[in-house]
Amino acid sequence: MRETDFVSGFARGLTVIEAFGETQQKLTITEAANITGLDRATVRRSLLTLSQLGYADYDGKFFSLTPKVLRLGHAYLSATPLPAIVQPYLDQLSERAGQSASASVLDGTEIVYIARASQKRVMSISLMPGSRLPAYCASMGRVWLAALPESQARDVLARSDLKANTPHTKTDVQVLMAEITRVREQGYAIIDQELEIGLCSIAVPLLNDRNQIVAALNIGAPAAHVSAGEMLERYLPLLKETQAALRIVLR
Amino acid sequence: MRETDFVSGFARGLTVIEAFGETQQKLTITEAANITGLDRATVRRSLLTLSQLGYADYDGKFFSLTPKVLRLGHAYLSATPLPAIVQPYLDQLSERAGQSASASVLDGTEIVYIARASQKRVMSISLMPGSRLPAYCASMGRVWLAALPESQARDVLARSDLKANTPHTKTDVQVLMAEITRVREQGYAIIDQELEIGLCSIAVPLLNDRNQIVAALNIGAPAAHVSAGEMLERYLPLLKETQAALRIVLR
DNA sequence: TGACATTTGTTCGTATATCGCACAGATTGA
DNA sequence: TCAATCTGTGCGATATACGAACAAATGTCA
Repeated sequence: MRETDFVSGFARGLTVIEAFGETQQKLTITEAANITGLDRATVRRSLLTLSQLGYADYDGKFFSLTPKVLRLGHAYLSATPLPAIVQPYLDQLSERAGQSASASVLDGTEIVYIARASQKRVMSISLMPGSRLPAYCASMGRVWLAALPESQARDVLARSDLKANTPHTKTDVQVLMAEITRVREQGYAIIDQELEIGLCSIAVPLLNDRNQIVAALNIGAPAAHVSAGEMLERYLPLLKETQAALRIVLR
Repeated sequence: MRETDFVSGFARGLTVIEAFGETQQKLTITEAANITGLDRATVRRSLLTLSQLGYADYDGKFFSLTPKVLRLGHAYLSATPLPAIVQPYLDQLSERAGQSASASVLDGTEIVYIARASQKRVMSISLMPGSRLPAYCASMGRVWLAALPESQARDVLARSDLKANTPHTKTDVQVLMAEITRVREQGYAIIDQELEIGLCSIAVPLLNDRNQIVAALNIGAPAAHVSAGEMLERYLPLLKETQAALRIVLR
């Protein structure tokens, strides 16, 4: 690919959009310039462009994104059949288990929720399609890492910020790699309060008819109601059933 | 604003992203050029830029979006406090009603889901944050239109493609404006199978402490289980309660 | 309050990057 | 095999980014 096959103005604009996610709702030109590392004049042009297209509002001082930017993410969700295919299975799974069920894909060091059926609130943060969690400490993340070649899994861990969210969080690369190997062998991953105190989850990979992983599927439950051991007994059969049903449907 | 304050390369790139939503998962350069109306060379540069940044995959023939584009929509969802604030209330509402509950904002002629708590599947299509429905035939859309000045509501209807999704769909502007006036007076909107056969829904506006509308809130239910009249009795009190609780919290 | 310092937003000139067109090579399908 | 369609490239005209300078707003301190 030649150098002129890259539209830097476009790339800069996308960087500006993402600058909003990391901090507050409203950004001034200078704030956006600091976050993105771009020149103030350049950021100003991008923001005014967003504003003129209706992706942002501008009150003369602050810029804020409008719901129209959801069209961009929606372009992915509606263009990719996966979320629409998986959603009804998640709804059924969630209802049978009486707990939240979700599906996610891997993007860099993070898993991204592509569909979700929620029962009562269990986590402190709100998850929805597009939400992200670090792969190393999420059950669906472990499943994805187990599906990668070992060197790539190690690479993801190396690029991750391995911090202990709770006293239970595994942060040592050796320990994590051993855990990932176990997940690969047993075909599921269980997380016991590594992400948040009080939250357990169990995940399996979603495979297509060629045994390639296309997503991860999980059930999350409050640790107060269900121990990690009970998760396995109660929910693994349901997850396996859903996994088998979807394997036939996918591609 | 001067003409040079507009980055057309950025605007063109955003158009290219949205081109994916309207059709299939994969687009060739020529297809994307036809959908967007842009020059092939321009579209090609945009797509290669997306690919280089990790927002798209390219197999030499087809481009497809990656989950990374969800970061863009997520920039809005996480930058705007509204979805996170509303979500727990939706969860509770959905659980008490035993039906799906959602919140949305208006974007042009469409409502955009910003948060949702789903119970069992009732609609044929899958709704999630970022999903869109035409305002004129959705309960939350009617609530938003009722909150606008009459001239603006009429303008939205004029720009809408008023088609009859079902035999019950209201498509006449006079009839719709009369309905919108009624919604404004009674403070809620009921849709009886105008969007899809078998689906009823009831919506109320979410107001902040200055009585400005910030979102619409609804409960959807299968018509087979709940008649339109029962919707009112059963769910309006719940919606009103949630509305009142959120009025204090918002802004 | 007033004077000064600092930060922020905007404009300008110029070097550079991008656009759209036209053409050539590659691929597809009849 | 040929025609039709698609993809990639070179080029001149045009648009954009950068850095600096300026103007306006904001903050600070006596």
